[in-house]
Amino acid sequence: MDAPTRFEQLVAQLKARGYRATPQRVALLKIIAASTGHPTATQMYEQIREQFPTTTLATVYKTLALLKETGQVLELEFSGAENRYDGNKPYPHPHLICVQCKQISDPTIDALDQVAARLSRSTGYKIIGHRFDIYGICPQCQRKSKK
Amino acid sequence: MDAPTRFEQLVAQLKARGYRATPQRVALLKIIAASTGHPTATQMYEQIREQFPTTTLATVYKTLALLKETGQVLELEFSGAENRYDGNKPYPHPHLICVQCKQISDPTIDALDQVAARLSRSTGYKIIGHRFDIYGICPQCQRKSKK
DNA sequence: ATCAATTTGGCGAATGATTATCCAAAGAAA
DNA sequence: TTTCTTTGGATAATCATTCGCCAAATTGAT
Repeated sequence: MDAPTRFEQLVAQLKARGYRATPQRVALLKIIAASTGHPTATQMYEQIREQFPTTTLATVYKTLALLKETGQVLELEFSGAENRYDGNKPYPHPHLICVQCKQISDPTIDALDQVAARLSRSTGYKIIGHRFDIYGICPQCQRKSKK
Repeated sequence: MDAPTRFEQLVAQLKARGYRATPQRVALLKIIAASTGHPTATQMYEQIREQFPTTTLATVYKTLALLKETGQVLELEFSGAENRYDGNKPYPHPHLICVQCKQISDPTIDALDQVAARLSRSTGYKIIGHRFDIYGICPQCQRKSKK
C-alpha cells in the first residue's frame, strides 16, 4: 500500500471511531504513513513541530495511544531507549537491529507463523502475538569498525 | 546443572574476575542459581532482605550488572514493567509469556539457530543475539476466564 | 448565528524502573 | 596497625512515558 492510501485509511478509521481529525493528528498520521523506518515519538514530534510549533510530546503520545487501541500501529518497546513505531506493518513481524547504528530493518523470515501454531498445539497456550528481534551488526558498520 | 553447582560456578567466576564474594552478593547468587522462573530485581531484593535487612535495590542492580558483564545472567527488558532475570539459561532463548498472569516459561523451539544463520547469510549482518517473546494466554488463565 | 456540551491540545507535574553520586564501613594489602 | 581499595547504603538524578488540569477549539442543538 502506498503512503497516501495508508494515510487516508488511518484518517478514516480515526473518524469512524468518533475521534476528530485535528491538524496535529493529521500531521502525525501523515508522518506515520510516509515513514519507511521505525521512528521514535521524539522524531515524529520534531517533524510535526515544523508545522505546528506549539505541539507537545504528550500530544504525540496521546495520538499514538489512539492508534494502538485498534492496532493501527505497532509499538516496539525498548527499555532504556525510546520506543519505535511502525504504522505500515502494524502486525508482529521480526526486526533486525544493528546494535551500533541502531538501524532497524524488516527481514523476511517465513515459517514464523507455523512456529506459533506448533507452539500453541504443544503448550495449550492461546497465542496472541509475538516479538522477534535479532541483534547484530549491519554490513556498513562492520566495514567501519575494520578501519 | 543443579542449583548448588551453578551457584559455585557463579561465585568462582566472580572471584576469578577480582570481585569480592560479599554476603549480599552471595545471597543474590544463591537466589539466582536456585530460581527456576524469571524473577524481577525487586523479588530477589525482597528475598535477600530476609537475611540482610539493610540491603538496597541499588545493590541488587549493581550485582546484576556484574553478572551481565560476562553474560552470566540473561536480562529480559520490559518497557513499562520490571526486567526479568535468568541466571540458569543466560543465553538467548524463546520465552512464552502469559499476558494475564505474567508467567514466563521456556518453550522448546528448535530450528531457531538455523533461522539466525540463514538470516546472517541473506543480509550480511553479523548476528550477535536475539530476543523471541511469544505472547498468549496460558491454559490455566483460559479456564479461569471461561467461568 | 448563538449557546451549551464535549473533545482536544498544551503545559507542567507525576510516575516508576534503573542508574549515578557520595560517603562510611568492610575487607585486603603492606 | 596503618593504608589502600572495594563495596554497600542512602539519596538524588535520569529519562521516557503518562496524568491532571484548564483554556481553546469544535461540534450539535436550538
